[in-house]
Amino acid sequence: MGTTQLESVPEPKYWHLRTVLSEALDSEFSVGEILPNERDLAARFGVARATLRQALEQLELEGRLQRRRGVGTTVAPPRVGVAVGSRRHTWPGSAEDAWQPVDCERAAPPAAVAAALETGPGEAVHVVRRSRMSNGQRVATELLHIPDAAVPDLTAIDAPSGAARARAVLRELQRLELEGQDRAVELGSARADDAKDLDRLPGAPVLVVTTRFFAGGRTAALSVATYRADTCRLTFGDSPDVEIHHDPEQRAS
Amino acid sequence: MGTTQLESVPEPKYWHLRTVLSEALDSEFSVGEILPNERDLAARFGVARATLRQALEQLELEGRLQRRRGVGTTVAPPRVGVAVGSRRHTWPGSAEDAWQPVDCERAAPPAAVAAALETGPGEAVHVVRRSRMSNGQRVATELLHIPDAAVPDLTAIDAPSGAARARAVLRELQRLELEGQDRAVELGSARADDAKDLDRLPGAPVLVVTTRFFAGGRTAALSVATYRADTCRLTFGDSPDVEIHHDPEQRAS
DNA sequence: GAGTGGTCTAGACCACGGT
DNA sequence: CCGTGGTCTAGACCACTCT
Repeated sequence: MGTTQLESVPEPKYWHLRTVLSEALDSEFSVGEILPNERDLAARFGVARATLRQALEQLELEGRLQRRRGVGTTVAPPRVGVAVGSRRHTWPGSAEDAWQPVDCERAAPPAAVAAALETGPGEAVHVVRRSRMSNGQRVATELLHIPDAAVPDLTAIDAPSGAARARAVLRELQRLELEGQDRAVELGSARADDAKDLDRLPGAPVLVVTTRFFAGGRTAALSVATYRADTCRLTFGDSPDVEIHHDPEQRAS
Repeated sequence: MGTTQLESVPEPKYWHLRTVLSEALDSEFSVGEILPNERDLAARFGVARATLRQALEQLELEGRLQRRRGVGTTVAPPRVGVAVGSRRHTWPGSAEDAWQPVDCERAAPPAAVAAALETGPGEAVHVVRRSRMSNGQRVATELLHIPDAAVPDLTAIDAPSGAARARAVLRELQRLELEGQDRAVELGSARADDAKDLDRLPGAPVLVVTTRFFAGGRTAALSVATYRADTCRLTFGDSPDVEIHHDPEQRAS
């Protein structure tokens, strides 16, 4: 006997730091407050800056912190509840859709999308770009892929491009009877252009929501929506913005 | 004249590396194959090991790679489609629930959970722990919180703890009429014990699915499920395991 | 220009898995 | 035991924002 085992399970420094900082955020800081800069914090805790940054990255991933180059690190507000998919199946663009059309172009989708749409490889489809705001901040961008076969009357549309054409395409889509839809959520990292839209750096964690819309016995549209993972909590079902919790660590007991 | 601007938008090395490696994975490697070790790879690309690791971390986040200490880095299989929430509202444990009860104890939930359950702070509830397998691998762990008020007949149950008691509690729950449910998905990081369950390191990215079950005009149960973000794609709606795509970068065109 | 976070380096040592 | 990925250091420079 003798040595009362301290540190019998030595957790990594950055993980311990994360916990300490997390508790400090709960008790000593309020939303929007600016933290000391990384060099000061690292010195204060007696660790290298890289180690401190590992802890900050964790907290940012959990939506507790927000970091902006040239500005500083601030305490993030609780995640926004963003309603994804009502029970009722509706086409994009109908009723009070939270999305705003940005533009529309024709392009050949990547192989994976083409497969879901059952179009030939390299076959161009309509690609409607939309964005979604919440609390004055852009929280998601979407690419909506629609094969020609799904919207046959599109030749009559005059708007060559832009938001006007996007709206026209969506209008045509709504003439079809929606037979069902399908949804999947996974973790991804923001590509350069999505990152720019979302005011994040490339590689930022995002929640990718893929929705298939069925009509006429085929996939008539496929939506790939990219949500900021740091600021969004995706809600499904009846209540659009329920304040359940803001604790990615689930339980502390 | 003179300097034709190459690298006019110099992207970070690790991001470029990520792209290069990603393409190499597509064309030159097959699932399960072991990559060269980090020191070799770093040398091969002429970068520091830390920089190479940044690229590997990205790819792991996207579900393209799997890294295990003491073993090596392997090419990950496509993400598993995991069905979350059927259209029909059912209690946990009923019918062909994908979850397996592990044990059950009484504990005071964290404040956020207590608030959702409308229990007093510090008030103990039943906590059923369950786990979920897919393809022989544990993909999620769950804590199901049930306040006493929701299952009044529980005094008759003899099993003091363990999976038997967990099943008994679920059975009692199913006697109630389920009035509705509510679901949210957000990004989190695995706590130490969840990480262990999921065979990951603490801090590993997870998808946290919070489900509220309503009965008798109140929240009768609250489930907090933690899915491995690297290996899972959460599917909602009709088709449980649709192969939509495996490309977190969405489109390449 | 001053100050911030973001990238990158070249090393060291540790914890783990398989031999 | 060796080789692997995981952690950590102490520095440097870059890109950005604000004043």
